[in-house]
Amino acid sequence: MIDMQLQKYELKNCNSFELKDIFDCGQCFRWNEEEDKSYTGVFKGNVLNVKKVGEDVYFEGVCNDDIEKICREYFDLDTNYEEIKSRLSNIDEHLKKSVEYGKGIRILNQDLWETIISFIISANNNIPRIKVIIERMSAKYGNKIEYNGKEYFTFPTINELRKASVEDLRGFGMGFRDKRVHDTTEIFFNRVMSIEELQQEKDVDVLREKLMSLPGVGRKVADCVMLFSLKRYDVFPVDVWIRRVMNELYIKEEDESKVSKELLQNLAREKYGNLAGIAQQYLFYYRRSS
DNA sequence: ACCCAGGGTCGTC
DNA sequence: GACGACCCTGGG
Repeated sequence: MIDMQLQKYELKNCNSFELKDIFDCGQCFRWNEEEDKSYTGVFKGNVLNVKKVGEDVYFEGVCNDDIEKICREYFDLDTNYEEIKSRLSNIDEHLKKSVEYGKGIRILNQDLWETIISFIISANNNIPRIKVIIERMSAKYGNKIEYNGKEYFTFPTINELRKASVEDLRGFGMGFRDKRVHDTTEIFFNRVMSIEELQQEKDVDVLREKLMSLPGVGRKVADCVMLFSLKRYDVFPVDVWIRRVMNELYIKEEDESKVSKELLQNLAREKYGNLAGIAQQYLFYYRRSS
């Protein structure tokens, strides 16, 4: 059992790090803004508050490991976003504008299991509702952590979520996604597939295929999982917003629904190369916010 | 009151 | 490959 203790860590003169951009760009569902404009979230069994003052970032939280180590990994602090942004900005004016708008975005390194389940829930759903469902699920099946006089709940592990019946899941407001979440959980519980084997798989196509064999995981969810929890910055998840913005910027088809996913993926690979996933995030955030 | 959309996926034709 | 259904909730 690991000691849970309050820890602090600060980062001076941090560039490419804006709380709003990171937490509201659509990659995560469990971070909420506080009255003082800081954000508090739960991830990988930790509760963390992040505050930015000037160019300095202050982390404080109840952590199950060294807070600096946790933050370096989760916030992708060893990746040079200044360089990524400059490479993307040079591609064209559209990307330049998107990068300027979302200049503080970082792709979080999220928990693989949590990301799989969260994005199964995201299918044909909206973000506020996705967040509510995940909170209810965590409150019922996760572990309680107290921080700053409030109660927080970790995202349920495979073994914890396994206790939920399809009806229990439906009760959280999941709708038709209940069976998908339940059946995917069973697959991991019975070790038909394992988190470790997914983490170790190097071939992006094999990995995608494995993910897509899970109930509720199609191409888009698989790509989000790879981008948001496996550092596959080269994959390009195509959703309604990306289809919309790509069509507006490059294709200009009258009926955007007629633009095929394949065309968009090829276009993204040509234009953005191995940074397509990060480009997707800037474009998504820019288009959805304006 | 009714219709439509929301970070899609699945079964069917 | 295209097409419609799908839980549910909020907004027009």
